[in-house]
Amino acid sequence: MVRSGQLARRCGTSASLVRKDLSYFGGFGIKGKGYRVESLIDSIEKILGINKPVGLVLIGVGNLGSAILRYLQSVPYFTILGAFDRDQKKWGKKVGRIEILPVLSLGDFLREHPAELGVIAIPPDGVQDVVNTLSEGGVKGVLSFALSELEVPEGMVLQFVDIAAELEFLYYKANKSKK
Amino acid sequence: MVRSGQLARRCGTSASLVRKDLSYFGGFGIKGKGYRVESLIDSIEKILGINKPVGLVLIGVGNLGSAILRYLQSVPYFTILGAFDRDQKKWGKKVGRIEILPVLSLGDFLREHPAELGVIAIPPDGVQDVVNTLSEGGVKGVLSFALSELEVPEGMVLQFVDIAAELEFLYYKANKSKK
DNA sequence: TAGATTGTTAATCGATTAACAATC
DNA sequence: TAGATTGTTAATCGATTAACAATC
Repeated sequence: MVRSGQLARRCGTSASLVRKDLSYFGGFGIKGKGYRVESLIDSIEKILGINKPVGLVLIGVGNLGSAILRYLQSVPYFTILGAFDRDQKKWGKKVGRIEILPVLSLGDFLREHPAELGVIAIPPDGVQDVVNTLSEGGVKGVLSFALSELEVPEGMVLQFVDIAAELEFLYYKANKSKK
Repeated sequence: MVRSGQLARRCGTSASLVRKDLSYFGGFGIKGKGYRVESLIDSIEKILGINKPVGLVLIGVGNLGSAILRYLQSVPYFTILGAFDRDQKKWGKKVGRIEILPVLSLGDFLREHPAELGVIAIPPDGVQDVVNTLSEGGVKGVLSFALSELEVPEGMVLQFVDIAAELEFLYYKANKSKK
């Protein structure tokens, strides 16, 4: 059992808001008691849609890509369908149990293995092509570590991870709270 | 020259809000014209505090740490003061122009080279110790890729990068917009 | 039953937008 | 001067909080 106040503390928000937000999706709690942890996890997984494994492909197996590839293999609700790189020397090698494939085979691969999400960890210049290929292959969401400016295909949700921006904002906050 | 509407499109917000937010910090624009790009960049850098180089240390030079280390060396307003790992085999090696040092020397190092920010890219178990050492060394902001639960020292701002959570939320958004 | 905590309503607060006077 | 766009005010909208009836 967990109470809304505990969840709030952990998430840096208020008990009211935790209850409000959860109740938006349904009454998951038990009055007078709180929320059963197991069933709450199940409910949230269902809300997010990750109650069944989500298939994903990763493009770019450099240092960053390898790290992500390894990490995601340890997350149960993600299934890595394939990893791709343009460097011939990497083809056939494995990171964990995932074999690296030529990036040029990505389009064909997606026809065989439909993926829900794509993760992009390549240098900025090739990103638009990869995004287009992913979109044509039916991928609906892409997380990119490359910060190139992009034409986002219709029906695709694209999100960036911008480490420099995170650090800039962190620095701003650290100095603000100092005063 | 750039107009508030252009900035808004790029940032996914409204022209009104761009003007409002900028004017909160000062009148950076020219009525009837827009914002001078160069001077706007300068102003924003000053707001964030990154107009002078920000010194940082990185702890954990695995795949992820190496990628970040390389990347941050290319960002002009960050200066990497040191990179640390607990693996003896890495000590003395370089990533770009940065030499890897023993993580046990971090405390001493910070006394010699005060750093503003820390980046943590190690496995979750050692994080609390590193955070404490950073805090004692005067580091005010930490960006962690390790998702361990932490006691955050007084006066420190801590921020996580949670790739699994990014992907979960991306998946939720991708499916929501499908409907 | 008494105590506790949810789900939800109404009240508050803050953030966004619309609109326009100021002015380049 | 005419046209354009900022900076800012007032109006709107949405998000958060406070409070409490419902109920385990």
